[in-house]
Amino acid sequence: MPKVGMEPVRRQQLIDATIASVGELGLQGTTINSISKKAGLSSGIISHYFGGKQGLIEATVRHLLSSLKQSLLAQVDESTLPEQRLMYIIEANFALVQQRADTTRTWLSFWAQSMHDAELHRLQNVNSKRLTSNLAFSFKQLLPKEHATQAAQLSAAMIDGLWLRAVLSQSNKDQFNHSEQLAKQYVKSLIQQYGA
Amino acid sequence: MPKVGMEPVRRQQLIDATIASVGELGLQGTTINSISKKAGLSSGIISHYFGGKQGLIEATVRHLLSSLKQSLLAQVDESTLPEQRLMYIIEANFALVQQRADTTRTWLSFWAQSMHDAELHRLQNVNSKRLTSNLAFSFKQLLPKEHATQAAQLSAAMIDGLWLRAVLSQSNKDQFNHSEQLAKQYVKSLIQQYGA
DNA sequence: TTTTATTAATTGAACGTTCAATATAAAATA
DNA sequence: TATTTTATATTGAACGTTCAATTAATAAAA
Repeated sequence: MPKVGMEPVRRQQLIDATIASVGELGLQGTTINSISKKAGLSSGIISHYFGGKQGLIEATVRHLLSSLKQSLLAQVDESTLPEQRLMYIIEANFALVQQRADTTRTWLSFWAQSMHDAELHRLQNVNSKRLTSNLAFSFKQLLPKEHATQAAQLSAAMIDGLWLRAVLSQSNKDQFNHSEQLAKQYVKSLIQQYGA
Repeated sequence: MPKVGMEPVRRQQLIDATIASVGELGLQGTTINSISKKAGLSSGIISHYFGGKQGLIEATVRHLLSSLKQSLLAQVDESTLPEQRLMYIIEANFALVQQRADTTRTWLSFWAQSMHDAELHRLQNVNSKRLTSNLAFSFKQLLPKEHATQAAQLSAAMIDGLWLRAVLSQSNKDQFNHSEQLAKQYVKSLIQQYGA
């Protein structure tokens, strides 16, 4: 038989190829062929490992969400100070971009599609609420409780808004870093303004 | 069947049907059939008036951008005070939503697609920069110049971020109004903080 | 009658899925 | 060790569907 234990390798290859294809061609322009060609594999393999195109799309979103979660967990532990933890949260949300240029476009495509796909919408909600609650957890250690929740909401919106504008204007790495700095400044100003 | 002078009527019918279809089915799920069916017309009429599907898509985006522009111009004149003008800008950006529920989803679909379509990207950039410069114009009358530009950038991001989060979480009208209030509060707090 | 508006039928390309055939590493055998 | 068998990873052509675009036909207005 062929080399055994290829499944995890192929799955990762196909997920990477999906990110690349959606980043380059959009979700509209991404086909079974565009993905399998980028992966250097045949088109049939997608149905074999993911049941079909839709299964691969969803697996790719889960992979991106998991990457985002891990990149925060890698930086933070129980001893991390609240303000430092807030900075790490912002860094994690801008980090995926710096690693790969096509990831941001892919992310945005999935967001838009989540309006018309129940499973994608579910995954998007998990991610959105995780950002807010991660922020709220640290703000509560710095601000009076009545301000902490709203600070988390506003910070989440500011992060998403800065991120979105950077993606849409097809910013380079420097402009992305600038947006990251603005987000950090904003969180610091909230702490100064309402800090206990 | 034909009556004379139908062109403007048909164009508007088809643009409305496009907003409805993209709002309901997404850009992926929208076909010339889904549009023409909603409009109660045949599919061939799309090529007749817009050259093809892509032409209709672009005309629809232009119509949305023009609506946004007009809804601000309708409220503002030279005598409008700077702070009041800032509030009107925010209201205009949230207003399209309140008129029609499907408009917001449609807008988001077009944003995502603009990453992979040159003309859509150009239109998106026009809109994005108009928001920033509209905000900057009023901030410059209220804040020292060095703070005004940054306040405009931050406010634009906050508006887009709050708007995006409201759309993605499939918020109702009340939640949208709440986001609008948060955006207004934020702009007011910028004025208090850096105001001359 | 000529022109304009519209439709309905048709076309060919592109799509996702399926599946019989193939290739090949591992296991069994001798 | 060399050979055969077995099991599974992978392919890619074929299929049915769906799409955007085109076409020819039709009906009303001028």
